[in-house]
Amino acid sequence: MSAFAQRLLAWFDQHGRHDLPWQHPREAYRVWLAEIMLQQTQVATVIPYFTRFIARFPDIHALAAAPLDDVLALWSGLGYYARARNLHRCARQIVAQYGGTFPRTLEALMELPGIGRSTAGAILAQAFGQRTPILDGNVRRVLARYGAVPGWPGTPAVQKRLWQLAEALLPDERMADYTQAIMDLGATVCTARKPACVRCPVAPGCAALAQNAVAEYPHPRSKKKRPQRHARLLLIRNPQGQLLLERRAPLGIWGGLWCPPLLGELHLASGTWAQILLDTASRVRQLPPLRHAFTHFDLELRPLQIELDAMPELICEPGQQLWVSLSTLSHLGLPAPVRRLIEQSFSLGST
DNA sequence: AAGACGGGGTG
DNA sequence: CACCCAGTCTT
Repeated sequence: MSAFAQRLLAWFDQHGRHDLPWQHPREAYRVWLAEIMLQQTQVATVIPYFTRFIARFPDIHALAAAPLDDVLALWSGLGYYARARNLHRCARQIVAQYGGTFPRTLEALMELPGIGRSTAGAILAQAFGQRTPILDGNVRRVLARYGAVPGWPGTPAVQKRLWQLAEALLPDERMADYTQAIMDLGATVCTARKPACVRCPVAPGCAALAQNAVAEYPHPRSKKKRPQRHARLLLIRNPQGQLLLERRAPLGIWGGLWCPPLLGELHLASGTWAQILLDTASRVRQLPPLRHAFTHFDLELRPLQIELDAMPELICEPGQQLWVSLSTLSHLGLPAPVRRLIEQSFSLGST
């Protein structure tokens, strides 16, 4: 067994995290759900979502039987909604194809929607104790430093080196603990900024530390500036004070979520109809704009509040548009910034 | 090989 | 504000 793995396991027993909700019990369904939630999302954010999910969907059969809308509603606020759609598809596929039991090979797991190599490795190691590496953001950073691996980890060549290193350092036993340990090390000691090398159990073998160049690894991605985009957000209310929502297309930004009609960028199918409605409306009020940052562009939402004197005819297919009272908003899957803007706009009796 | 895909945390 | 985070999928 590598000295790296030995030192890491000994450190984990003393300083690792042993109380995360998905560790008790450490079974495939819970490990899988946690791994999907933890993609690009931090532990502290995930925990309350994980707890709510398990309470609502205690096993994979419950999840597979649920409507996608219920899953999206519980996911609202976590972002990357393709994860929730894949999660739901994956649950149904595991039930249909494997009778609700997770497959135990890397190849079979990676066939499933939303499960890539790292998530498949995490499930095999944590739930089944198999000797399979993972490579998430924390592990990438730990290994890039430990092996002084040059280059930006986003490139295939660097990825390949890191996977090889991850494989080479695996222990002969205790795979579940080891997998948790290397993530804990990245999260609490080998952090992105101000790493605590004095507390690091594997400092004796760390190549970057030996070069006194820990901060040089991993090499950051080349930076590029984000384009600015903007859109009208139409907060349309009928005479009963209900708000009009429309289901967004399944793919793309906020895919499958409910959202008031948008004009301009990110527009919905009803764009033309909404434009006409806007042109003929009499009571229109501008609300303060909201800025929202995505990974790849900045979005400014410019809300208009529109109070209708009569019910208009809706133009979309049934089930794609919805009048909702403000009090039932919380049960629907809306983008978090949009939800906040609506609550803010209507909270102080500003009708 | 590069881009799409959210939202929250941190210094 | 800039950067980071328990990645995967598509083109």
